[in-house]
Amino acid sequence: MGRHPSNKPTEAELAILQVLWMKGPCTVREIFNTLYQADDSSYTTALKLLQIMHGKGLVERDESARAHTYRAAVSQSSTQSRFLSDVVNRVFNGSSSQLVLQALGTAPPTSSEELAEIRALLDRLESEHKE
Amino acid sequence: MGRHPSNKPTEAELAILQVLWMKGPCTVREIFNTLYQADDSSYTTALKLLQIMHGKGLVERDESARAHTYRAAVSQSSTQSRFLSDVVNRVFNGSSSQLVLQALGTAPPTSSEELAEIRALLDRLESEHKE
DNA sequence: TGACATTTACGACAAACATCGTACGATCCT
DNA sequence: AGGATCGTACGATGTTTGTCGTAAATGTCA
Repeated sequence: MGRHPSNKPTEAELAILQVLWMKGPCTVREIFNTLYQADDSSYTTALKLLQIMHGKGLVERDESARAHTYRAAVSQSSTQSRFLSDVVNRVFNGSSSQLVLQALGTAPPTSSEELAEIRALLDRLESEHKE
Repeated sequence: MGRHPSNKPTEAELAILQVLWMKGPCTVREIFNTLYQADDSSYTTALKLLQIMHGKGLVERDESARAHTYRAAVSQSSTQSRFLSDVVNRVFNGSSSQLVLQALGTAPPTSSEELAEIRALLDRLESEHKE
């Protein structure tokens, strides 16, 4: 492929990170059971992915037990920020407000609690904006 | 690579679509001048990309002149929706409000006009929500 | 007309990704 | 103890992606 010296998690790596963020440290077997079993994918696929992610520094592992335990080495929120700014820059011409409008318009309507939370943040932004 | 029968534009394809959306129909030369010249990439790289995109149905072309003219065959907003729902599902666990909060929180603060626009949409959503 | 430039078409290629098979060591049962 | 099971390590493979070189067709201009 072309030049891409970015350590942004790939599709499959992101799915694994999601599991690690949700369940905490996991063994390869747990990841396999959660993500790959239903897909008829092989155990070694999950293992290889984890090993590659370890090489990239996306996960850390505890080798004290026979079955190594992996945990996320990058935070969920920082990864979210990364993907978000990527999509803002590449798809929305850098306009985050355009992204927000589109998200609110076409995505499943949010609950009233979530709407309130968004509104609260909006209030805070606007008051700060008034210098 | 794995199973991915999706016609979602790739990185390079998206950059080309951005140019076509902004400038309207373009020849390969114009795309090359806009995107690839500064990168020291070759003219045939741009050409090949456009040809592949044509094969995928991402662009259409007018072959009446010697220098073919390409135009986007997919709309900007539908592509934005697509990328947006992808990132919501894969990175934000399907929660679009979480994405909105993160976008408003960490992305460059928006102008007051944009804030007002978001607030207006929020008002509309909330009134609809009150059944 | 003939040299030169521009454009298309297409094959080749390296890197990244996801997948798998196989080898081999450690652990567990009976 | 010895076979079955579970784990890691690692090379091989097919696909996608972006890149380029070269050949052939078409246009321009002295």
